[in-house]
Amino acid sequence: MMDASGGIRARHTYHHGDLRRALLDAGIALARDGGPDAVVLREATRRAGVVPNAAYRHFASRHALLQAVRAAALAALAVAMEKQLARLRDGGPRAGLRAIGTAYLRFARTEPGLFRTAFAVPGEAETAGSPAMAGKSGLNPFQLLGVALDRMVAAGVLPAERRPGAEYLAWSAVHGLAMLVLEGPLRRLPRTQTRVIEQRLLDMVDKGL
Amino acid sequence: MMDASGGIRARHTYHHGDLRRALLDAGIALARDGGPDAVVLREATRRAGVVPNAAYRHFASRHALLQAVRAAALAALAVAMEKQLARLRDGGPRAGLRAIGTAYLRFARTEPGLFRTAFAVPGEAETAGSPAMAGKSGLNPFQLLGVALDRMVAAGVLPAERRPGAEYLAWSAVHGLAMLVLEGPLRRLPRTQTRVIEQRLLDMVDKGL
DNA sequence: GCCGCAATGTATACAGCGTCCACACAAGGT
DNA sequence: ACCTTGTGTGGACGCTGTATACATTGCGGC
Repeated sequence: MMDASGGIRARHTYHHGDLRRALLDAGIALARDGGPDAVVLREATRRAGVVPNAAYRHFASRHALLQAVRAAALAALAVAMEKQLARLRDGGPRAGLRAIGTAYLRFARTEPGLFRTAFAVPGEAETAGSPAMAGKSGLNPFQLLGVALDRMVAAGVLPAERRPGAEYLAWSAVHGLAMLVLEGPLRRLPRTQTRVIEQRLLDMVDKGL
Repeated sequence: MMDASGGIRARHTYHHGDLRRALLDAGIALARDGGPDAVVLREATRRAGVVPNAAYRHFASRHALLQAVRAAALAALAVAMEKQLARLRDGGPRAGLRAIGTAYLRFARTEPGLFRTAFAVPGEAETAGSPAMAGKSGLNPFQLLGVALDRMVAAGVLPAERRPGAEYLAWSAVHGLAMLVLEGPLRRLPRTQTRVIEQRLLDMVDKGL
C-alpha cells in the first residue's frame, strides 16, 4: 500500500479485481518491446501494483505466463491475417495465399517482439485448437494458411496431390525469411530491399509449391 | 583449491593454462544440450574449475562468451556442409545446392542445441568474414551457399538475373523448415515424414528459385 | 445478519544468476 | 632483485524465480 511512486496506479482495495488480465497485459507489453526474455514475472507484478507471489495465484510459473503471452501473440497474428484477407476483393485463390504470407511478414516487421515471442518459444501446438491463439474467425494462423491452400485446390490452381503438407512448405519459407530479416544476416538491409526479397520469396512459393 | 568433488579436474597451479579455451569448450557443451539459454557463465567457470569472476579476464560478459560459442556453432555447421559437399561425386551443380540444404537440415536435427545457439541469438554477421565461424575452406555457411549458387549460374542451370539475393530465398526456406521441425508445429512429426517434407522443400527451392 | 470457507494478495526467505571492486598470486623484462 | 602486468580469488550487490506461511477479503449457508 505504499506507492504513488511506481506510477502505475495505486490500489486501494485488497483484491485487484482482474489480476490475471493485468498480468497478461503487462506480459504482452513486455514481450512487445523486448521479446520473450523480457517477459519477467516480477516486472509484470510490479506493473500490476502487486507483490511478486500474487502472480502464482493465476499462473503456475513464469513459463505459464509466457505461454499465455505467446497465445495472445498468435491471436494477434491471426487477426492481422484476417484483416489482410478481408481487404481482398477477390483476386483469385492465389491472392489468398499471398495475403497470408504478406500479413505474416508484415507482422514480423511491425511487431518483432510479439513475433519472436510467438515462435522463439517451444510451446505446444499451432495445431491444437485453443481459441486463445485464434483470431475472430476462430482459426489460428496455421489453420488460416490451411484454408487458403484448400481454396487453391478447390479452384484448381494447386494439384490435389500436392496439397498434403503444403502448409509446411509455405510456412517454412515465409517463417525463415521473417527470422532472417528480424535477427539474421538480413537485419540491416534497407527496407525497400527487404520488400523486394519478400516478393520474390512469395513468388518462389507460388511457383515451387 | 578445494574440489575433488566437482569431478572436473582439480587444478594445482594458480594459473589455469588456457582458461579461455576451457570456458569456450564448456560453453559449447552447455549450448549443445540446452541451447543458448543454457550457456551460463557461472556454470562454465565451475566446469573449468575456476571462480566465476575469472571468466571476465577472457570475456567481457556472458554475452561475449555466448557470441564465441555461436561462432563455434557456425563453424561446426560449415564443416558439416563441407563434408556433405565432399561426398559428392559430381552429380551436377544442382547437387551442390542440395548438399548444402541437406547438411543444414541434418545439422539442425542432430545438433539442435548448437543450431539454436547459432541462429536464435541476434549477433552480427554471417556476412562478416570472421574465421572463427568458418569451416576448413575458410568460408562460413552463408558463403558456402553463395558458392553453390555461383556454380549453378556458371553451369547455366540458374539464370544470372535471378542470382542476386538467391541465397536469401534458399536460406529462408531451409532455415524456416529447420525451425518448424525443431521447435515448431512439426516437432513431433515422425522422422520418416520429416524427411519427406525436407525433400519436397528442397524440390520447391530448386523449382522456384 | 452472522459465520466459516475458499480465493486471493502479502511477508519473508532462499538459491542462482551476472557483474563490480579490492586483493593475491605468478611470470617476465629491467 | 624489483616492479609491472596479466590472471585467478573473495566478497558483495541487486536482480531473478519460487516455496512456505500468513493476512485479508468475498461469498454461500444458516
